[in-house]
Amino acid sequence: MTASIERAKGAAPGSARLGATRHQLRADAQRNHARVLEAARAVFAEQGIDAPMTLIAEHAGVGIGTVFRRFPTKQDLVVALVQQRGEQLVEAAEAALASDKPGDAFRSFVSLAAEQQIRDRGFCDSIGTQLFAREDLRELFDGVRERVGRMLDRAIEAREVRSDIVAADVLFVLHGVARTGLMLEDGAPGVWRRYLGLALDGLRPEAATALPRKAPTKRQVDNAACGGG
Amino acid sequence: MTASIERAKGAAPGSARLGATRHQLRADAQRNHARVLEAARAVFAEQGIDAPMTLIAEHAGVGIGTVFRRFPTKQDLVVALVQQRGEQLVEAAEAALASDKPGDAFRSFVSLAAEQQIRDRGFCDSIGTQLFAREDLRELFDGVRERVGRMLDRAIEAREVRSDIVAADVLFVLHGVARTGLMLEDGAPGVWRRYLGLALDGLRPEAATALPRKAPTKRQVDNAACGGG
DNA sequence: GCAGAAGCGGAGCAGGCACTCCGGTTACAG
DNA sequence: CTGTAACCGGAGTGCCTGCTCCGCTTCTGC
Repeated sequence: MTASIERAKGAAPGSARLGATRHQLRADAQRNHARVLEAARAVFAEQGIDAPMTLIAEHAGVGIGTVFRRFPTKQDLVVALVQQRGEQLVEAAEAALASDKPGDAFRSFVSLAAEQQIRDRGFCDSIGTQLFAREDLRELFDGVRERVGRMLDRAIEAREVRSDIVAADVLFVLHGVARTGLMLEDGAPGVWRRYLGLALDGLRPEAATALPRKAPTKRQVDNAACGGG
Repeated sequence: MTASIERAKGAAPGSARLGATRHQLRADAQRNHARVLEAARAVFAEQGIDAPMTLIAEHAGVGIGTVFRRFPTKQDLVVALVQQRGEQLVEAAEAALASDKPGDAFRSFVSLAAEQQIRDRGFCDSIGTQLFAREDLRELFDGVRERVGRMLDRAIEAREVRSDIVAADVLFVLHGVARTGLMLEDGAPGVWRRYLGLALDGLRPEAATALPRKAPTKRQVDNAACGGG
């Protein structure tokens, strides 16, 4: 269940090597690790998270055994990919926070985040799986949310965004847009931008109407992202 | 593949039946048909469309063989359920069209439609499957869309809704809200209303911003609902 | 009450999946 | 070059699906 991705090769077999330091992967193993990641990225992005592992092995030009040696579980592989995406998000958020036009920065961050999910079906699928239960990912997710929160504060202060929403709201709305966008993407590429536009207009202060419910608490959000279903 | 769901209740039981028409189901078969539908409704609503057929049989108190005799395919069973939901939608739309407050009527219709998906996970799952490729469902879907279109026209004329959206937009936004809402529903029941509120505010004229893309064409919508993925 | 048709149930089938296991191969230290 | 630990590949396993098949049971018209 909680298999660690990295090869925790334990105490060195015959030699007097220190048990503490894990030694480096062999060259071919390193190559394969990279190949698998790359292939998984491509396959999951196009086919979604339900793509079979054999397909990834095939795409990477290695045997399935090799895939599972590098990533003991399908989930481990997915987590590795989601982690990359998360880091990209943090980076983008950081850039948005550096801008001096809070409204525009906010909107283009959101747009970028949506596009990320549109272009990577697997990433979109991953959200809402019990995936974020894992400590490592939860931490990353919190980082994103915290930055979005700051981004939001600035945009609200600039009267570019309604004042009754929180960071989690943005992420949820985002995911909703991506989900619907993906339904249409094959037949009408780019229409997701239309729905993102509608969603963003809903976040503007001009049309703001009292929301019927309070924002979900952090625990509720975590439980959701982590999925109980 | 194209099995008819309804139990062609034909001529009166005891009477002289024509050889051509298929006669009525036996009493126990009718009972089981109803039981299966009921069970499927309940199971799919709670667990989503991926719930195994055996579970439905169990829940209905019949063998799997019986389930598959009534509904030769899992998809047939799902279609039967979706059809019911569609008819409910048409009904609700009709009621909304009869109201003399176009804005309120529109919003409460949308709210009802969202709730329908929230309360029936299976129905929500069904949308975006290639399900709507089937003629029978497509027709029903068109009926819903046409009514939503009229509803929309009235609301737009009353300046309660922005003028640059079409019926399909509403349905897509709706589904997006439902999808996100379902993620949270277990941990924070009812929060979907918050996101529906945000979405509805995005449809108001006050904050309307030029949308970056044209609305999807009918063909594109059908292809989407019908699913290419 | 009595055929016999209609219906029932659930063992079994086929297929797809994540994951394992082990004989053979390869990289690399000495 | 050589020994060996690390690594590779892919046939195989176990599990879970949707769906079928057929001997048995139940309803129903006469």
